[in-house]
Amino acid sequence: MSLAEIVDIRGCGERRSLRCGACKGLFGSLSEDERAALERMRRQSSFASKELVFAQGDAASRVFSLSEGVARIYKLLPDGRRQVTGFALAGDFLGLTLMEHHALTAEAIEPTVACSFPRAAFRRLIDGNLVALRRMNQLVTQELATAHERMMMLGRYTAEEKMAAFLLTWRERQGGRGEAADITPLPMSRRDIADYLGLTIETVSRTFTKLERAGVVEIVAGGARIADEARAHQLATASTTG
Amino acid sequence: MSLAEIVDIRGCGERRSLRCGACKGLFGSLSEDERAALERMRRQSSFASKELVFAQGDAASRVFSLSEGVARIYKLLPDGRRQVTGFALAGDFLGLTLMEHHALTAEAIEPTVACSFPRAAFRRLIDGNLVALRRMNQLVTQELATAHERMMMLGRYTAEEKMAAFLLTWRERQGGRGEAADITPLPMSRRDIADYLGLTIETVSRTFTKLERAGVVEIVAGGARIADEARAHQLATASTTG
DNA sequence: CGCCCTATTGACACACCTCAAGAGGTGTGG
DNA sequence: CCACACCTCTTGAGGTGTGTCAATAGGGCG
Repeated sequence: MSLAEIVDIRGCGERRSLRCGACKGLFGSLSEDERAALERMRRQSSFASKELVFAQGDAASRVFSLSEGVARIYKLLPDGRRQVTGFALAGDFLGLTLMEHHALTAEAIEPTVACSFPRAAFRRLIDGNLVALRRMNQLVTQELATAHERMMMLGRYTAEEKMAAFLLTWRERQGGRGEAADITPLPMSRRDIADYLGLTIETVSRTFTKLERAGVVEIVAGGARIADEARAHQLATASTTG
Repeated sequence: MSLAEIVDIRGCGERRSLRCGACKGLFGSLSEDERAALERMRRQSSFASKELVFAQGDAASRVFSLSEGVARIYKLLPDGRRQVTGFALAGDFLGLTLMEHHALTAEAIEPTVACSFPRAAFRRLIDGNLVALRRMNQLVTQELATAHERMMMLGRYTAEEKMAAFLLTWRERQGGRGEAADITPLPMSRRDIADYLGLTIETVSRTFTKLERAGVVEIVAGGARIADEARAHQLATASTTG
């Protein structure tokens, strides 16, 4: 009982409504029995920075729900080329594949906490519940829409536009998680940003400098501040004016 | 009655099991009443080549199910830059958004036939049926996985790799729809391919020529043939060997 | 047959990449 | 607490894959 409480406090239980919004949204409609069953299967893990959550090719045995921290999600090519498909924050699900093996790698980029459930059982519970299934549908459909945005960025944006779009959408998702005033923390490395945007680290670095000189952003250690909202927005939407 | 039959033959009814696999998969589990209700709302449309099905920004009033033809799905930037997010074939759904307005444009690229249903009613029926909802979930999740592949292509593949990957995956999806022997029809224009791969028409054209000179493919009017399967596959997966 | 649209090809330009050097920050072990 | 090692980031110089601009060829349709 006391052990359960300790676990709860740091994971999906007690504080679920605060951190683990995804869990709550999905599990809210399950029966008492179902929730108890889930709770029994739930496991909590902590990941240090750079620690793998799961790797491309691994058997997809568990589904994860981030409750704290940030993870990078990426695909690798045989020769080492990398595409970061996204960054996961508290409240995001990881490993929701239909395949038996992961097509993506997930890796913590700062100290991260996640609950996990056996994928098969998780799937079975969701699949048996209309409300949960609708919610899941919403989540995946939403992700697909942002994937389309990403395609536009990757295929048709310039480096400057990519960086502006990245900074704005990242700030948006963080939603005031930033410590000081209006500084958006950037826990990911230049390489992560480069691999997210289809650029090289050098281009990312140079473009940061260029945007800073133009007064659009201000780069500080571990973060950035949007100095010129209008211009940043213009770049991010590839509006030709200006 | 006879009119209904005529409509059926060309649409989602009588021949549904042949062409409109998506409809069948989704609607198979609905009740008699529900299917009858759907049938009453069903409308069938034909689209000439280059005709719009719906446009980015339009109210998303109806959901479409292609039963014949091919459509390009794309996003536009204010200055005309375009990203083709995909090509839709018979059996594919179009306009499955959660938003009130389309974020994508859909346009026929050859004579195309589609059934459509009011989006709200369609959604309501799917959302009330576990089996249909699961199937829908599968479809969207599958699409999300291919979107991740596309990100890798757009961000990290060379022009040559992009073209090889495109040809192979397109041939795969067509699945022997080709007329002659092993020739894969390419109903889309060079511009469509370019905007799909994040290239220009000139680069697409030059890369086709390059691949042809290298003996990898053979370009014929309106189509292509993979001449060197192994090499094409190698390029498409960005395997370094060779 | 002639118009128009699409595809190909060439010459050149440039955005971004590659290679390389150096600065700055951080953690660790003595 | 310092000093070294290591890692990330920045900046520079130069190269290249792909874009741009332009001319020509090919194909379909009225």
